[in-house]
Parts: sequence; structure tokens; C-alpha cells
Amino acid sequence: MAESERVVPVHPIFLANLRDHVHHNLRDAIVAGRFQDGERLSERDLARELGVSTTPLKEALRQLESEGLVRTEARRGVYVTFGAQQAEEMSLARAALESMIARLAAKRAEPSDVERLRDLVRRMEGATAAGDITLLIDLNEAFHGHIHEASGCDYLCRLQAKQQMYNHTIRVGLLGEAEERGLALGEHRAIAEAIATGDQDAAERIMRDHVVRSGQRHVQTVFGATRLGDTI
Amino acid sequence: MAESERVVPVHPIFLANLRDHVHHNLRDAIVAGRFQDGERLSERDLARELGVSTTPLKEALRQLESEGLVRTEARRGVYVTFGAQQAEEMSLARAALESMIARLAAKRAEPSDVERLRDLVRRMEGATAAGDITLLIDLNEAFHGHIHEASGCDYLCRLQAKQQMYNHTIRVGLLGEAEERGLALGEHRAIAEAIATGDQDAAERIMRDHVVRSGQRHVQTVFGATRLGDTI
DNA sequence: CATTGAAATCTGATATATCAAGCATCAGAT
DNA sequence: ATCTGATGCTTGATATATCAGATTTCAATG
Repeated sequence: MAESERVVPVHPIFLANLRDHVHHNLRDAIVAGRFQDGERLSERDLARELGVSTTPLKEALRQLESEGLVRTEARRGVYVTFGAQQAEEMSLARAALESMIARLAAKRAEPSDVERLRDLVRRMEGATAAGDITLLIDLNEAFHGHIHEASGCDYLCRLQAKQQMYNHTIRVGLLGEAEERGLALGEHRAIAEAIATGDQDAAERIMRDHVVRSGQRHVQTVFGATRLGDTI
Repeated sequence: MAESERVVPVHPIFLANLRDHVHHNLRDAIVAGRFQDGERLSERDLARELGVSTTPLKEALRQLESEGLVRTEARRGVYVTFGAQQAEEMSLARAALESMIARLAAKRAEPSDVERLRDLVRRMEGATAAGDITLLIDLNEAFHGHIHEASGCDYLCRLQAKQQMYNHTIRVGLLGEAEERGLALGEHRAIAEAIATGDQDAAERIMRDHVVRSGQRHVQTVFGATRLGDTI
């Protein structure tokens, strides 16, 4: 028996390091709106508050900067750049990327992928009817995850994940509303069928509208009124 | 006379620092294919070659990592992650984002924006007829830049810029072909008209196909055969 | 000869000291 | 009272020393 059937290699990324801890901490705090837009961060003070040296903190800040969540001005300070408009645009970015992924999934999906997506939709129907929000969150994630897999994309999926502003708590809040559950179910069903029939344009359009809609709902709950107003 | 009419404030970002130099150097080298996909980089060696300490290099590497161009395995090494597939996906990411921006531009463009875009198209026609590639490159950039402006987007445009794999040299090569110049001109004209008439769906679709097409041409010249083959 | 495992070596991770630029303060000049 | 500019403090930028994990080497062992 090959050993590979009994154990699985550990991915080196799993090993914890301070930089990623700090990065996740700060990212969560920023996208949750716990920092004011434009608020100034001091590297020294932040490092002291976090109990780390400035080296891993600086690396985490550079990652956040690359993600567009902070802006660094040399010898002046680091400033948070995340407010309502950026949240909206981040949501649109995710819609654009996720809909491109859906288009590719519609083009490349195998029959087994279609079967799996339809099965997930059926189980979503059950969870929606039962109002099992925790299960629904897992199924939603599995649904989008399988579309990613069927698309055969890697970079696009990683880039899309960086546009994500939800954590588990926020998802619970969003899906707590029965209306949202119903809308999402219908959209997921339509996306699955578009992929099943290989209709790339439909898959892209429905996915885009789905992500835009749920994103706007989220942004509104976090930031209040949105400038976009009408749907795109 | 207000002083602001005679001088313009310097942006703090303009001030040079080693980190950004290193980042630009490495990014250019990677997207130009001057590193093998999977090639290992040593922080110490690279820092020595570049003549900097590991601190700014580490920060540059974290930015590249956030952009998906390298992957760091703790205490093992930093590996370049950029090959044909990733180049394709990066091109698709730009298409997705740029087409979302075009959609928003079609929704929000003012008459003055439309006038400016049409003027740029006219000048592109002239430059195309004259075969003035340098001018054409500038006009292309101005055209896309003005669509960005008309869209009112900031984050989306910055994210889009990160998907860019062209530098001036590569553009000269691409637009060196008369066929490419003709195709691009027609697409630009159609995009301008879609924005002018507020046709969001058309603006998005034409922009997407435009970016996908020119991206595939570029990827093919750099990496040879593409897996995508047929157009999406 | 194959295998083991400890030591040496290499690596990224982290902490810290130092540097120079930005900025505020305030004394001195007008 | 206002303006000037020198001074000192704060800040991010950079270099470097050190740490501990990962890998390799190689001699001891069966």
C-alpha cells in the first residue's frame, strides 16, 4: 500500500507565522469597518499593541497596501483606505471576477461537475426550507467552490478571494433574512442551470448580478446608504 | 494669484524608496518571463545581488506574494509562480475588471466624457493611418485612462492596473502589426460608441472581448501555445 | 550496501538599532 | 504681532544580528 493513501503531505503554508496573523487581524478589522477611513496607523505603536516587532508588521502592512486597504506615506504614516465607496468597488470587483470564473466554468464543466452542482442546489433547497443557516452557509461555500474547481482557474480564484468582505458572522446576518435566502437560492439554481447547459453569457450575467446584489446588501448594512443606488 | 495655479503639490508617493524599486524590478522581470515558473529565489542572495538589505526585499516579496507572483514557504524558499496559465488568467482578470469599469463608464459618462472619447478615437484613426506607433500607444493609454475617469472608480482601476503585463517595449511589438492596429481601432471605436449611447451591456462585452483578444495575442507571443485556444 | 540519525548548513522569521525625512515648537528678529 | 529658521521629536526606511525550522551531509550501524 502506498503511503500516500494513508497520510497526506502537510502544506508548508499551514505553519503559522506572525506576519500572516497580523495581516488577517488587520484585514478583518479594516473590512469590518472597525477602522475609520483615512485613520492613521503608527507602525511602532501598532507593533507594540500587537506584541510583535516592526518586521512582520511591516510585511503585513505591505500586503494590505498591495490589496489597496492602506496607503503608506514615507516618514509620515500609514493610512487606512477603506470606506463605503471602496467597499462598493470591492464588491463590484468580486462580481467581475466571479462572473468571469462562472463563464469559464460554463465552458469547461464536465458532466460530473454539473451533477455535483445540481446536487448542491437540491441540498440548498432543503436547507433553505428548513431555515438551517449554518448548513446553508456551508453549502453556499461548497457551491461557489465547486464552480471555481470546474472553471479550472487558480489565479482568478485567488484574486477573487481577496475581494471577499464576509466572515462567518456576517454571513449569518445576511442569510438570517428569509428574503435573502429565497433570492440567493433562485440565483444559485439559475447559475447551476446556465453552467449545465453551457450558456456562458447567462452564467456570467446571473453570477454578476447575484454577487452585485448580495454585495450591495452587505455594503448597505455596514455603511448605510450607497451611492450606486440603482442596480448596475 | 493663488499659488496653486503656479505649482502643484508633490505626492508623497513620488519619493523613492528601495522597496518599490525592488518590487518594480522583480515584477517586470517575472511578468516578462525572465524567471522560470517555479524558480526558487533566496532572500539573502537576491538582497546581495540587488545591493539592499533583506528588509526592503522582504517587503517587496510580500507585495509580489499578494499579487500572486511568488509563493513563500517558511524556512524553505520563495518560489516564482508565473507561467503560461497564470498569464492567461491574469489577462482574463484584467478583461473582467476592465469590462466592469467600462460598464460603469457607460452608466455614468457625462457628455464631456463622450466628446473626449470620440476625439481620442478620431486621433487614433489618424495615428493608425499614419502608422505612428508611439503616438498610438499614448492615445490608447489616454483612451483607457479616460474611461477609468468617466467610470468614477478608484479601487477597480488600481486592481486592474495590477493585472497589466505590458510595458512600453511590449506594446511597440504588439502594435507593430498592422492587423492588430486595425482590430484595436475598430474595438476602441465600438467601445466609445457603446459608452456614448449608455449601452452598458455592449460596453462591457466589447471591452471584455477586446482585452481578452489582445491579451491572448500577447500571451501567445511570450509563452507560445495557449490552452484556451478558442475564444471564450 | 542500505539505513539511520546527529551535526552542519541553509533558509526565512523575527527583533532591534540606527538613519534621515517630516513636522511641530518656540526663541529671536523685524 | 508676524515671520523666520534652528532644534528636537516622531516616523517610516534600512541594515544587521539572531533565532529556529528545514535540508543536506556523512559517518556509524546493522
